[in-house]
Amino acid sequence: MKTTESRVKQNPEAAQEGSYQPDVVEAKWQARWAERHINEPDLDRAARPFYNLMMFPYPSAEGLHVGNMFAFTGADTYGRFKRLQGYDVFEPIGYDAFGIHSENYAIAQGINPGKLIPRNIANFRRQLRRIGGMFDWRHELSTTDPEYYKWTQWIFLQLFKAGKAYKKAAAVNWCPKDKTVLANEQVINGRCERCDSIVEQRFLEQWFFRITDYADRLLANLDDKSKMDWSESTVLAQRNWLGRSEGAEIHFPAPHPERSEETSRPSAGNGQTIKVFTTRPDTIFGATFMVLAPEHPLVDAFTTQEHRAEVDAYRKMVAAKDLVSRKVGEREKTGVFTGGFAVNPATGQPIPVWIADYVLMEYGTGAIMAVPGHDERDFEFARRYGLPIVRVVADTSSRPRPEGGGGILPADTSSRAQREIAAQDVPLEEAFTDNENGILVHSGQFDGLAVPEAKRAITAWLAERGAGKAVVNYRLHDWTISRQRYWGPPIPIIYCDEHGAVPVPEKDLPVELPIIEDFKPDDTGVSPLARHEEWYYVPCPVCGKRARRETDVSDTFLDSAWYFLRYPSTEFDDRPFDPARTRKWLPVTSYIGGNEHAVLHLLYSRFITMVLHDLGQLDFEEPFRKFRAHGLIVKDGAKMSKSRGNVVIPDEYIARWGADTFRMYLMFLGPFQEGGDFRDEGISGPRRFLEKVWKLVTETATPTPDSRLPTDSRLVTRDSRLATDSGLATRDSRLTIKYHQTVKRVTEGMEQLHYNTSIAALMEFVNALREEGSTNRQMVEGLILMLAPFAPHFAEESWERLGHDTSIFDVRWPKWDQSLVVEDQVEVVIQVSGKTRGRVSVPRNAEQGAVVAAAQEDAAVRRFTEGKEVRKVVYVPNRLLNLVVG
RNA sequence: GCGAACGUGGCGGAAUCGGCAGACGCGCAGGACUUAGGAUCCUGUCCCGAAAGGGGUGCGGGUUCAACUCCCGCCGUUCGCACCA
Repeated sequence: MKTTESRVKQNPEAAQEGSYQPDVVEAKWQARWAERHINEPDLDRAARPFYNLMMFPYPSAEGLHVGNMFAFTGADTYGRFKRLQGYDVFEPIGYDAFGIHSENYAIAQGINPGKLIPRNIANFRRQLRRIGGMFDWRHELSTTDPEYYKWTQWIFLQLFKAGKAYKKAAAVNWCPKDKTVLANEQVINGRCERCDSIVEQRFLEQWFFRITDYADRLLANLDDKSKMDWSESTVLAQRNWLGRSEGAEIHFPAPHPERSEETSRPSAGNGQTIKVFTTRPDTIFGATFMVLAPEHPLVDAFTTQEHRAEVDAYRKMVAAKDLVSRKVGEREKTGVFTGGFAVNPATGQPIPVWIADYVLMEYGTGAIMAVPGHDERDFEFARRYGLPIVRVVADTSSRPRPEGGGGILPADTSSRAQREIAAQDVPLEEAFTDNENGILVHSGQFDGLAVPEAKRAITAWLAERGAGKAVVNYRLHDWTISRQRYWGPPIPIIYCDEHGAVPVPEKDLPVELPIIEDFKPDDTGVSPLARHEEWYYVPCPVCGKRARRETDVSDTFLDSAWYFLRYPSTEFDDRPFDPARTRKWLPVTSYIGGNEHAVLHLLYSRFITMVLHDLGQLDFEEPFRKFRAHGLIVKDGAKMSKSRGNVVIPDEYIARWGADTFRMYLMFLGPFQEGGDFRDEGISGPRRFLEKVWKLVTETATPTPDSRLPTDSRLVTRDSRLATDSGLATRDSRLTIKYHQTVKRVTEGMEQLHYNTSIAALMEFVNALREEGSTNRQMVEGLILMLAPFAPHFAEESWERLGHDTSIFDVRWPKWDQSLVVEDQVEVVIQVSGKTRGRVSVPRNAEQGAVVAAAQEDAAVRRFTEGKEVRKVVYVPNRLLNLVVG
């Protein structure tokens, strides 16, 4: 073999008989896996299907980075472990290749992304093979393939037909210099990431999915362990994102014109009613003004003639701010008075209506009742503009002020509420926002009620009078899927002057994205696709007259919200997912991915799955039975970044150390779910370990007079009786116990993704074998099996050298015998008054008396107990004895 | 600001139904083999101390026979969310 020769010449060491040459071994087994279809389960007939999914990568020009390698190796290790446990593991891979990153890179290169992506994918594929992933390459997919996005468009149509897709105007980030729409991630501190100009907002018609219709189910399922076994932190992130809050919608009508004090002027409001959402209906008596979001549709109705100019100027100013800086930028609250009033339904008093940008159109109703006494933001605003601040909740969490001073009420007040007022009815220095401890004051008939009761009572009272109702509000809002961009699947809609928005007939899918040269966005705010008339103008599917295509493409998150449904069915071109295949393989058995996708990607995938379930397309509503987030890799204690120059290029390490060593190092450097610190020096550890095992295998494969070969090793391992084989159980008890302990520790570590401790256990076992000079075949074979998920090529080669002719992945994972995990003699720690003074070796489960007697034999122990009375004895069998002396 | 996770040798990290702190690995030190060693093997390696012993898991308290682990209060790091009414 040519590679072997050149390798030998370069490296004299390799010429030594039987030395470990990772590159040769790895190339051999990668070729053999492909030839023998080792990683391709029978998707139709698999007896124990296990769908092992990992988040597919975005194929960047730089190639897979260490973080990807870490994630994929961890997921692959789990899949290989499950395979060894006898599951039919399906481990597919694909590419999330649409989106702004690819598009921007293509713009920078001046080459259409459609031409660049295949190159990147080819590079990714090479890297994924090189690292030794157990991928089923028959089912590889790319979201940019028309055969794939045809079905992405199909999903859009299903939602459209089900009334779950709709169009409305919404704000987008707009760079006035580049004259283009920017994605949120392209806006840095309110500025365009490329030209640094201040970003503005523009309103464009966009497509939305009604994910809010599913908010309650998306939330409820999070608690359903039968459907979802997810890491707690991910569940929490989803829960926070959904942001359920209970409260009330309350109506504040414009004052009746006849009753308006100054009838000469038209009363602003025009009979309109402002609806607000609040979680604190109990504080309504303290609502002294109202605030509308500047974009609120009722602003014009409430604005009077003399405030018109000021209001318009303010709204213009806000529109010029981009979405990001409005939220995170200067927090100073500004606003203007509209001149209009609305009636507080509790007090019957008209209160002024303001507009301010601290009220957001996208949350609640886009309008609030401002209660400055009990909300920090309203308090700040009221202070700034001199609006009245009223206390309507008295603080009962702390004692009243000792002097009881400052009260303005008569001294003969008797109720508790009034006593509280007497103590506290002084100007508030800050908002009192305690949600639980407090009783109502200055609130008419509700005075004296505790806050939680008052919430219910006031909501009910308002509802009775038609002025409000209890509602549940979610922070989640509908999913904007429109992107005014080129590199994505065109949204399959045609606009006809007569028939409006018409869905593209399913038989006409895909609506192919044309390969065009000028794909840069322009100042129209419309996708570049609009410039291509031959594509843009199409006959209306209903009447055949000239109509126009939708030019927005869909969000990349839509591509990735269903890819796991496609994998098992990639060979079917007449359906997105085959029912039988889907029934067999889904929901996904195990999903591993990054925390950065803990919210959006997972939520959108759940949503799409739920909609398809409701449409009768799927018989499950949660797509991922088990989800675990992996950790982050840092380099020498710092986050990797180009600017720091500490980015690890995996290819270099793999070339130098081999894929198996690199895999083992990644899995060893920290708990998989927490990540770890990548240090170059550390890699030599796993490499030295593999070298040691290599020697052990070589010695075992070449029997010396000392090593005992079982009559038929294959029979023993294949029927998985390895662990309890009599030869193994009786011979060399110290090692046998160590072996069973190792199997237990490794197996349990694998299941919990504590790969670092599993590897440590394997290292300990190898050290023990070497200390004993043992080449016990069954133990060595068990060791190689347990090593296989981490170092698959190495394990295959070792397995072959041990005389086997099948793939090691068709053998079963070793089992441990619980009776052989525990030793007959145990060491018990002897403490005197809690301090360790000695240890004794006693039979397992020894009686307390026997241990005490043994302890008294110990000179060090005696020195501390001599002449003292033992007041108390604490005995933990097999662990510890504590003699407490007086 | 809110939420979550975390804080252990020179370094990565073990050990949390409370029970020998520092497994395993890196690094370092000494030794063996060697023409040589950035290979390999052996020994040692939390701190103070010659030893006996003492101290030690971010800091300060508490519960307990016993605390890295539980409780209270701080400090710090990281990651999410960020005017959510």
